[in-house]
Amino acid sequence: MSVELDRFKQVLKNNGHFVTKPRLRLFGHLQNHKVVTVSQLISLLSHHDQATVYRNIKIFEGLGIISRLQLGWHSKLELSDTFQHHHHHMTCLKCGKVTVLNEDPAIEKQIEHMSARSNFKPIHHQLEIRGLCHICKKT
Amino acid sequence: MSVELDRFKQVLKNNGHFVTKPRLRLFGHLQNHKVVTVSQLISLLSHHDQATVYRNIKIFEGLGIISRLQLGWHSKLELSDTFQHHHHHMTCLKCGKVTVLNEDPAIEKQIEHMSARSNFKPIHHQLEIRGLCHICKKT
DNA sequence: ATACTTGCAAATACTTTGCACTCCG
DNA sequence: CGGAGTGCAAAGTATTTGCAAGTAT
Repeated sequence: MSVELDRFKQVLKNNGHFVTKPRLRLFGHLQNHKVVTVSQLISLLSHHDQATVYRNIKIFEGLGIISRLQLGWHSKLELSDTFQHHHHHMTCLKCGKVTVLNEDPAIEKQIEHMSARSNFKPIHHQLEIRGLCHICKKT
Repeated sequence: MSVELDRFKQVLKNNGHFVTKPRLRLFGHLQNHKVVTVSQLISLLSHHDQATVYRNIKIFEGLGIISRLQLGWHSKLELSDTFQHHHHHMTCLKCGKVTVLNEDPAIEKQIEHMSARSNFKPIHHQLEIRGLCHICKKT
């Protein structure tokens, strides 16, 4: 059993939530898909009710298990930094593909600086770069 | 008449759109409010039909006049970099306030680097830092 | 046992569409 | 004038809620 799965169950329990089948499946799909829309999740979990999916998404957001991003035109969900390595995104404006960028220590440091300068305590952050991917930029 | 307003009208005309009252008002509210939700715009423009507001938001997004951000829990709209100085955002997780960060040349440079490294042509980007604002971090 | 969850159905809220009329250029 | 835009009403989607039955601890 993966470390993340254990941690996931722990977070639920520690906050008075039960570990249930729909929640385990939801978590599993989030692990597989990197970024997903709500409606993708609803169809992936089609043998459960959509109300259940919505309710659990909300709980997961509240517990900081997932974060909601605006990538391209739609809002999407992904596991938060606690459950996968911190990273940023690039969205191609032509083909719509979302690419994951590996962490860049220099940027992370800059973000710390900026926050400190504004007297703000940063907890997490997200960066999206929109542009043309290596394929689309050629055409 | 502001430079931005002129440019706004120009963008509409150049793309075969008319300059109409609802569009001017919409643009005006965007200038006043920095970031707004769709429903705020609908109530600000309540003497126009909401269908009109939605249609124009869509057109503005298509023309790159506004961008849609995920700040905190809801998606919000703001004028794009063409119509106001480029900047980033900090959202306070406690009080929900959104603060605008002034541009930081070092970060902008880093973003260029990151994109180049991934063979990606960056067009624009957005960064949101979530944490505690200078007031909430004290309590 | 009991408090939390689910599934279902109904209610809300949000967004899009069709069409006749109006307005911008 | 002619095409683009608006308002209105209705249709679609998306999301939330109430409640009885089911399930995790």
